[in-house]
Amino acid sequence: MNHPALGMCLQRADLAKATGCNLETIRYYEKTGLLAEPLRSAKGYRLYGEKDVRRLRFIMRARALGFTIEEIRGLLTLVDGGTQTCVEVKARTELHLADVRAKIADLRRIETILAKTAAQCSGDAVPQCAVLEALAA
Amino acid sequence: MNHPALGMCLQRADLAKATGCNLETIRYYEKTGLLAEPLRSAKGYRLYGEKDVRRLRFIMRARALGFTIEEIRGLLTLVDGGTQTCVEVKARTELHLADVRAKIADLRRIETILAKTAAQCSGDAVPQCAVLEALAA
DNA sequence: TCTTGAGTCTGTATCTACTACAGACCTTAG
DNA sequence: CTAAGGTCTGTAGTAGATACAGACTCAAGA
Repeated sequence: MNHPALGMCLQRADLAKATGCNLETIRYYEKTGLLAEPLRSAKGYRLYGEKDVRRLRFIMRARALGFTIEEIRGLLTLVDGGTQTCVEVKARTELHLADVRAKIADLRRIETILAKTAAQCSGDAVPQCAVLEALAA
Repeated sequence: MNHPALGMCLQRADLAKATGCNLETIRYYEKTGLLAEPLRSAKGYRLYGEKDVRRLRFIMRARALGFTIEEIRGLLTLVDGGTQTCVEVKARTELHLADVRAKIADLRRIETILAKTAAQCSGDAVPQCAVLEALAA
């Protein structure tokens, strides 16, 4: 049975499969307000349509790019409000970009240290270990 | 008052200050078993010494390098056991290094996408936005 | 028609790594 | 002696999910 407002009718598991999202995560996004309360069948089953698939994909993609739930909420209200001034979105993206770059820089430092200490480690069954000494220092 | 087994006597706040660790985090590390139960004063106050400072520094340094609590527990049992075969430690470090490198690669991809989409964004007060479109796609 | 297995519902617990707070005690300076 | 601050304990909260229990529903096969 298809619902007039939905075009197609997906249950929760169908939406999960269509997007690759975890089943329970859908309910979680609903609880936190990223996804609106969906239509329900007579017996209370959640019913989703095309729009929900697109919205959930948007959320998942943004999460994969490291946006937090709150940042995504912000982006979505811009979308929902229709007042996509682009200026705002661009500003937020660039803020987030700076964040990502800082994280990369951090990890690079870590990588260098780990690689260096691991290289100094003989790998023999010796009571001294360069890694442990580096951590203790 | 100094305790014979300690050399010097630090209370919790002193240990926090000496290491830069958050006050409550010390208790957390104790609860999770990374730090042993410390000596206590007559009235039940925790008393720490040089060894505790060193151990906590080790933990903090490892955390800063992205080791999880469980990984650190593993490193510490190697240390505590005295059976620092080095082989083991080296293997764990290299495993962790691979992990860090994977994270860097992920973030690099994210960086590229964010930078590209932000650049495509006009920044004008226009209803279309390259970032939002990229996320929706 | 009955049954059985799978899907769905809700609420709640779990996870990591902390951080924060309440309320009771203790210590120390003025 | 009092007041401010430190310490103690247990517990709750954070992000971002994930998992599970127990009740309900649905569809297919015997």
